[in-house]
Amino acid sequence: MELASKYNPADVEGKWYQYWLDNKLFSSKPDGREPYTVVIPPPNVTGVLHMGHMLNNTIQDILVRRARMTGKNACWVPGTDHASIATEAKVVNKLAQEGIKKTDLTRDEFLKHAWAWTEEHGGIILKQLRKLGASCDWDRTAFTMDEERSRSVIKVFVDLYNKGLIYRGVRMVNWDPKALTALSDEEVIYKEEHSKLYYLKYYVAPSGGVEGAEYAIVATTRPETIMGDTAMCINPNDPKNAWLKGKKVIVPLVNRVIPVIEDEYVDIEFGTGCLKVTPAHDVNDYMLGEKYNLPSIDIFNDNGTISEAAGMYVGMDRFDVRKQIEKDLEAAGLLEKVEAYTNKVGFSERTNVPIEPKLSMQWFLKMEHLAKPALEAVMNDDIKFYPAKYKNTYKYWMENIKDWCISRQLWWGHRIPAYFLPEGGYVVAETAEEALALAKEKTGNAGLTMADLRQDEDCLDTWFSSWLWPISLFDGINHPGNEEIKYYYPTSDLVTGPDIIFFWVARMIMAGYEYEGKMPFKNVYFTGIVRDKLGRKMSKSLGNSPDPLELIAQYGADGVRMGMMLAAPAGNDILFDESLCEQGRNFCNKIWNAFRLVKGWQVADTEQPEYAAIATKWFEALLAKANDELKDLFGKYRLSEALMAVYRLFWDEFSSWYLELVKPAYGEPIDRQTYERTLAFFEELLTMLHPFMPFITEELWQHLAERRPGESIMTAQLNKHEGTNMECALGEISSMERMKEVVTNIRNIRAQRNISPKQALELLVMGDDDTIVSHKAAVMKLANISEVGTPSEKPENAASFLVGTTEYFILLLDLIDTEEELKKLEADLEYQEGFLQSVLKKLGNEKFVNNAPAKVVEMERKKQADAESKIAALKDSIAKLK
RNA sequence: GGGCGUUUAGCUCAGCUGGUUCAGAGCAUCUGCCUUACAAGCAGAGGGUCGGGGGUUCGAAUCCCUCAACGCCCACCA
Repeated sequence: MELASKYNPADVEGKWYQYWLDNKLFSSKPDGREPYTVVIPPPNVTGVLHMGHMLNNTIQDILVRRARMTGKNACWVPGTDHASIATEAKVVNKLAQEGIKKTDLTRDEFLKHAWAWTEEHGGIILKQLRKLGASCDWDRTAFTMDEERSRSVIKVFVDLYNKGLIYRGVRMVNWDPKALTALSDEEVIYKEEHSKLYYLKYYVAPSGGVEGAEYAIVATTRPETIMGDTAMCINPNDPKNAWLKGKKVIVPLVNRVIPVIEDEYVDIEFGTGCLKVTPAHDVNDYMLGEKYNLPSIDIFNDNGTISEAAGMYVGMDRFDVRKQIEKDLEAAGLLEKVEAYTNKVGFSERTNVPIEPKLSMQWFLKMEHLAKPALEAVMNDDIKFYPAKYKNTYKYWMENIKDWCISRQLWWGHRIPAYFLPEGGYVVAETAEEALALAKEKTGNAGLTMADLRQDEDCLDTWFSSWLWPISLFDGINHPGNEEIKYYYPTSDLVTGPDIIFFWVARMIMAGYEYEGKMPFKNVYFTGIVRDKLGRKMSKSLGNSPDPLELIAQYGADGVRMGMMLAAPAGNDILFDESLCEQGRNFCNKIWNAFRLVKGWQVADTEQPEYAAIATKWFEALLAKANDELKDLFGKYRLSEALMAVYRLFWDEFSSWYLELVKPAYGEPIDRQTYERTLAFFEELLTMLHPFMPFITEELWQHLAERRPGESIMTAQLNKHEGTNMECALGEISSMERMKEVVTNIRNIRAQRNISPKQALELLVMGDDDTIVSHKAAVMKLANISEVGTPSEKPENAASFLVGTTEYFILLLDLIDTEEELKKLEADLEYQEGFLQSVLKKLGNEKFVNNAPAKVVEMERKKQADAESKIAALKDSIAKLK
């Protein structure tokens, strides 16, 4: 077989993915094995793959693939989210481009368009995940609005309603004037804005604002809301405004007379200490309105324009009014001054327009009851967070949880199963038929028909479906206790971003305890945000977000996966740079070429050379150690460190040391024993790498030996090294480390003196380290040493170095530069003497000797002895040279 | 305004309960090599006193205090 000197991912990735699919290797069914379950954080159904998905899904795939290789029945369930508000916005935009207004359509017509859009664009993102190598059980692909999931959502709504946890009422909610819907608190993002603080004159009634009359000044950031003012509020403890007590004032421009009320809520220090109260348009003002029974004037239409109720500026946009009213106030002499001011403004997470606090009728879910077990589970580590710092964030939110506004004035989503009765009131039921039955019962009117009932127009918050995801994917709501839910639930690991800890993670935990009585997952791995190398968030507008598919085309999926993982410690943001993919691609090449080397060898039934025996024994030990390390790192979800460990194992240890050691001379065959050990090592390295780099490892695993059809590295099991004596193994590794040090020193001598690696040298050893004896063959091969001697006296004309306390000499004869050697030795001597001084100082300190543990003192004594013997050796060598 | 986190080589990060696996890794850099597995490579080398200051201790990157910078989350000061 001829192999190119470069690995070409395009040749193998598609082939093996299809092979995995054809052989149903991703598929999982309940069986006797221990389950390992992951549910995908469902991407928006019409979404397109971005770097965040790449990171998130690479991590999931690594965990899932590793689980498969450790004997578990791994099941990764994919799916998409209908993303109510985001998708509806996309459909509305698309229709607008075709000249169709949403308001001109009926609900059914609109939904037809939405479904058509979903069919057309839906699931693209899941196809893209296949390019990445994601080993999802595609047969299980779900959608939050498919039949099973929809039934689950409705069932849960009805259940919570019947439990008295869902209620309907008029409340101050966050209103999105663009999407025309209420939002939950979590969907509002507060941003700092440079705005203005307007100081408005409120004349005391009945003066009417004539020259010389008294007035109060109110500072506000929202002068356009004065049409909704129904009171002015001062702090009763504020002496400077005490004169206003009991008075009435006149709203500027509007000329409405409003009372001055007193409440300690008002901050005396802010502005003038006078607050205008607009109960319909501010959460706090709303509270004041309730408390003092103030009228409420809603001056805004749903889309943020001024309503009839305002009586002026009707139909104008809220921000245009702000500009206009500033001019009008100014002209009327009612504007005292304007100051620059920085405040926080809430924006809609989806449409990015400033939200408007608005009184409206909505559905709410009481959270207190649900939060209690969910908080406990995380605080006592039944559910573990990685990194654990997010426990704090979670705790604070859970302890201050507010009721969840679950209704949205949207069509794309699960319609609220509440049915209004002709004579008022409503019933809640899973189906229209059941609703009718309930209605008849409730009203006592047996003549009611379906046509008499009117279903609530609103649909549910998207998260009201996704919070059931780990349960609904296994149909645990519709068929409690079914075989699948019993086997796969609770799931094992959840991999997601900290930005949806409240939206999704917390709520899934609540739903899990409420509906399964158990946690939904055992571990939560929070990924970081993918940023560019300058630390900026990736965004379309900055154009700094690479297209994942192009990256895959350029570097191969394995290269990209590795690039991402190298930079992705749990919970830290990752600063992504394409050069990381390059590193990944280079690594693929390294693996590829190591394979070319091994596969190119001729095998002969000859005796195993000593150097090869040393190498195989050592590498066996190293694999056992690496296996332990990986287990430990995976247990802590330190995936980038785990990858780095395998990377170095393969590149440095296997390629640079092991293969160089066992490699036969050019044109010579390799002995069978070494060859077979080497293939076994290679295979084991591939299994260790496979979770990170699925494609190249499959390709080479298949080439490494005759495989039967359907066999795959995916289901190969990791070597557990159960029979290994780790103590012996570590001893083996450490003597090899000393051997490497000897070789490196010799190579260094060659490099400094420009001695060709081809020129064989003679090595002399003086000391008691027996490494050189046991590893002689290895040193001779790697450092091109012709002979190893053990002289009784130090040689002349030699370059020397120390490893431990053993001295090594390379005979240089005429190549020696005495001056250079002396310099080197003297520098070494100086260092050793300084080191000895510091050790002696420590040992001379009575407090240290008395207080430090015996082991530590002993260690210092050993250091002293070593340093002394090194110094003696160095002095001796220097004398010889002189 | 609260809370959390970060600050260690040019860059990205490891260093858990204080003491030779404590100053590390990868990348980048420099030097020499196209040595028939790999120049997307090989061999070798240099580089930080651990954000500043103070303290505890025989001993601190590691514990405490303080200051500073940066980041994140939460909060109804208009």
